[in-house]
Amino acid sequence: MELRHIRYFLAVAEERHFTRAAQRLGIGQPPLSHQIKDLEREVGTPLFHRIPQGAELTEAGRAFEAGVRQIPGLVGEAVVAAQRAAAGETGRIRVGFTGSAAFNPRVPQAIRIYRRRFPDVELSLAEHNSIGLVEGLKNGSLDAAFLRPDAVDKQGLRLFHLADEPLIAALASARMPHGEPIRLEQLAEDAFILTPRALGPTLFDATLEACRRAGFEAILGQSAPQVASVLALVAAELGVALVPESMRDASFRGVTYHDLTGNAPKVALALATRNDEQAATVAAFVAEARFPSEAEPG
Amino acid sequence: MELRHIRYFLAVAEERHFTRAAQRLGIGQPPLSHQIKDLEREVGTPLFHRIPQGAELTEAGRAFEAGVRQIPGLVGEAVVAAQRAAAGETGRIRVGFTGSAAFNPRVPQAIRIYRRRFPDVELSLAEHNSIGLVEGLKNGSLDAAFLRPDAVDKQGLRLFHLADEPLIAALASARMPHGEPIRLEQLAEDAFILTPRALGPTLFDATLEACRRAGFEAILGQSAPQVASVLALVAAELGVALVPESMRDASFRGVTYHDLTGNAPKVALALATRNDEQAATVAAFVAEARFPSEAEPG
DNA sequence: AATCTCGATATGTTTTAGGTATGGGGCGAA
DNA sequence: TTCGCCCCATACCTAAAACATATCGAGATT
Repeated sequence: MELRHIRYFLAVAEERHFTRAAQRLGIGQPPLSHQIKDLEREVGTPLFHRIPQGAELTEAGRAFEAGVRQIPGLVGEAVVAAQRAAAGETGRIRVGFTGSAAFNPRVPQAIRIYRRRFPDVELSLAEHNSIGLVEGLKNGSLDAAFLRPDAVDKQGLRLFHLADEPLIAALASARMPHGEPIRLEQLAEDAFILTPRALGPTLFDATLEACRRAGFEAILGQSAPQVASVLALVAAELGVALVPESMRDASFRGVTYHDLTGNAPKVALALATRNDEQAATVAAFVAEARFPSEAEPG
Repeated sequence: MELRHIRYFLAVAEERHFTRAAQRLGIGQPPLSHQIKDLEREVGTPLFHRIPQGAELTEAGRAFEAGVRQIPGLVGEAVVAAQRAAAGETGRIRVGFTGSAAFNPRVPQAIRIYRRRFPDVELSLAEHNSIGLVEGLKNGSLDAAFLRPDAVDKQGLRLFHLADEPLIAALASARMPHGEPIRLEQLAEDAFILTPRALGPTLFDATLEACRRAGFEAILGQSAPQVASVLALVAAELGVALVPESMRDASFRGVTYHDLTGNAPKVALALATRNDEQAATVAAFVAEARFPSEAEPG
């Protein structure tokens, strides 16, 4: 049995007339009669009473109709669902981000607007360090990741550059007035709080390189796994830290931020995907992150 | 799109492998690839990622699968439903009966056993006079009817003879000892309670003919629309009545039944259907009424 | 580097859907 | 009652398409 038989059967059942049903189907009456007969042979029983005025359903025909009536609609819905999924309007996307990337306003904004434009896409978020993000992309547990790209393994990944952020100094509040710029050399005697290089090499390398360019070798203090804990250690006066500028929006009790004078070191913010990524959901997400749409409603 | 495309798609989706799916489907791999490609062209998007190990669903493919997975099962169920309906195991049957026929034990027994054997057939019952039953059969509002056939219009109907019942006399209790036989001539001076001939001619004609054969012309008393009301009038001592023997099982306060001596008049009990009836439910019902199955369980 | 696996492509054959012409039965009008 | 119309079934033919066989090419594995 094929969908054709079902469509033809339903047409005859509705028209109660072979000739009219054939016209509606755009075929001749003889092939329609033939197909219905094939169907009846396969089901094993007549589905129509042929009467002089046309045809009417047998009891078996009524039972069959009740069973197959919805099928053409189901097929159509399945096609539409597939097309919507292909257009990235349904499905899912798993997005990762590093602790520091989450504070750049472009990251939450991209997520917010994407969810608004594609409300039927199931979006899940996960915070990891850079190494974990790259691993997640490669093993398929993540589809896209906001990260600091400079020092990660780019093999098999596609990186979309989103922003360059100057680093700023995070000091314990007692050190100097809030907001006042600072020269990096002033921190030559301070311990630097850093995340372990194995977890997130970019900020680690950028900090040491900046100090080197300022004429001194940074003193390494405590290490902390995430940006938030770095700031906690700074607040506890265990040392100082260089953080991306966007961290300024996240005020942290006991920590003051200070621009670095001179040409401040910069770290990049990028969005990474697998370079063989094909999902339309991911493509749409990348597009939104790279080229934010005009404005958010409301 | 045809069911073939859906079946092939589901096979590949399940096997994640074109060649294995083709083997399972009993066709070659090239035509399977071709059909899947046709389907993808019609849907407008790829449904599988071709990978060196076989194939895996795209997001669109997953959405499509969710929509069509149930369809082959639905088709199978529809076929089974049609076959069951053709076998008379589902559907409906509308059975009518006259007031007097309902008291013959074969009638309720046939209905009871039929319902037990075909519990999924919707059976509706309606009591009418003979004229109403015949009209119901002819206009399609009834499928079968238990009635007294002798004097009805048999045009377009098929009658199955079930029983010949002797008539017995129904008298007011005061008249004579319960159960004692009576000669019809003893009722020559009594008024006969009858249903109007226009509603049920058989018992009417049988009664008058019996009296005529016994040598007198029956005196017509009150008329009553149904057997039960006839007995009520008898109990009220407004006259006597001849009723089918099976009425004896329905004792009625104030009425005694008496066999008629000599060769008692008889009325037939029959089951009527349209003579162009084709429904399997009706055929099964007729079979059960004509040839009762062995015994009722329990 | 060689081989193996797996899907895609090319080509021919066979099945089958659909078109055209015609037959046959039943109903209604004359 | 007969003629004519309506409707589905049958017969036959054509054209499309499903499937088989043979082969290719890409990618992975050894």
